[in-house]
Amino acid sequence: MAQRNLLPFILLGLIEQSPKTGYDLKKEFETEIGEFWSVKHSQIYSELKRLVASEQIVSETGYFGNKIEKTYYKITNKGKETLETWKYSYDKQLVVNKDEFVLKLYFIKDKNDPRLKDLLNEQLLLHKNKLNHLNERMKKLFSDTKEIDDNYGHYLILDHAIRRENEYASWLEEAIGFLAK
Amino acid sequence: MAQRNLLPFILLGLIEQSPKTGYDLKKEFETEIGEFWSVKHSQIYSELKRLVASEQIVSETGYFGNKIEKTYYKITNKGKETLETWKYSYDKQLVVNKDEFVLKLYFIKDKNDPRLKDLLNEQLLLHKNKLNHLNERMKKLFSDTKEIDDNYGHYLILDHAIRRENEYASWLEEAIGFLAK
DNA sequence: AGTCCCATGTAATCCGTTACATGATTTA
DNA sequence: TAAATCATGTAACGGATTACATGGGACT
Repeated sequence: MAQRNLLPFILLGLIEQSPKTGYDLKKEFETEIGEFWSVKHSQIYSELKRLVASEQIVSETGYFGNKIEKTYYKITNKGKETLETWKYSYDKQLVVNKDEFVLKLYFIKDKNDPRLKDLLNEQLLLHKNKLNHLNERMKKLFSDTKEIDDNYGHYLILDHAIRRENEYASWLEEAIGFLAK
Repeated sequence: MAQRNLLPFILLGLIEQSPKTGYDLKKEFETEIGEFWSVKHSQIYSELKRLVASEQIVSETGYFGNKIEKTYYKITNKGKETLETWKYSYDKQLVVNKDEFVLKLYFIKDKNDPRLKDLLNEQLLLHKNKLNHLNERMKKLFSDTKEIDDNYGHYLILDHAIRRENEYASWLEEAIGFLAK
C-alpha cells in the first residue's frame, strides 16, 4: 500500500446517502466533502469499478428520464457493513501532518531576513480567506440548530476547521508582531 | 507529479547545515525533522542519487577515520540556489488537510450513538499524548532564549504544533462534554 | 457556431510504502 | 554469540496527479 486508501469508504459513505453517478460524486468533492478531502475524477471512476467488483456497490446504467445515459451506483449490504465497521474503528496512531509552509520555516534561521515577514504575511492572507469561507459555510449549513442535531459529525468537523484556521491566523499574527518590534 | 515532491528541498536543507550521509539523514527523520515530516530510507537514498545527477549535491565515499565505508553528501552552489529560491517562494493556495478521523465524523449523523463518545475519547488520548511530547520538545530545545533567536523558524513551528494540538484536544473535550449532557 | 458543462473513461508518470537484500560493527 | 544498530541499496506495488480522449446537451 502506498498510502492507506480511504477513497472506498468515502464513496460508500456518499453513495449510502443516496444512489449517485460518478459525476455526482465528482461534484461533491468540489463542494461539500471537498472542504475535507480532495480527489480527481479519474480516481473516482476506477475506484467505483473496484467497488463493483468487490460487491460493495451495484451499478445501473440507463436513461433515467434524461437524454444522457448515466450509471447510478447503489450500496449493497456488504458495502454497508464495510462502511459501518470503518466508521467506528479506532486509529492506532496519529500521522505526521505535512505542511509545506511549516517545512520552509524549519530551515529559516535568520529572523531578521525581511523576506520572512513577507512569507508570514502572505500565508496569513491565505488562512484569513479560508477562515472567512469556513464561517460562511457554517452560517449556511448550521444556522438552524436542527441541522446540527441531524448532521452532528459534519457540524463538529466544520467547527474544528474554523478553530484550526483561527489558530493558524493568530499564530502568524503573533509571529509577525514579534518581528515588527 | 503524483504529489509535489518536497523531499529534494528537505535533503538540501539538511545537507546545507553540514555534510551528511544517507544514514545521517534517515536519523534526522526519526528525531528532529521527524516531528514535521516522514519519509522512508528507500526514498532518501534514491533521491540523493537524483540530486547528485542534477548537480545539487556532490558525494564523497571513503573511510573517514571509521572502519565502515560511508558516503557523504555536500551541497553545491547550484543546490544552495535551489534551496534559497524554494525557501522564499510563495504558496499560491492551501492544500486540503487530509485527516482520517475528520473524515469519519463527516459520515456520522447520529450524535446519540454510544460509539461516537468512545471514538472521541480515543482520539483525545492520542492528541493529549502528542501534546505532552511536543511540550517536552519545546522545553528541551528552547528553554534558552538564545536558541529561539538562532533557530527562529524551528521555534515558530514547534509553537504552532503545540497550539494546534491544544486546539484539537479542547475541541474534542467540548464535543465530549456536549454529548455527556 | 462556439463555449461551457455534463458524463465517463484510459494511459502515463511519479510519489510513497513495503518487502527484499546484504554485510559490517557494536553491545549485552 | 546473539541481537541491535550501522550503512546502503533495489524491486514490487499501489496511490495520486496529469494528460489524453470522446461525445452529447444547453446556452449565447
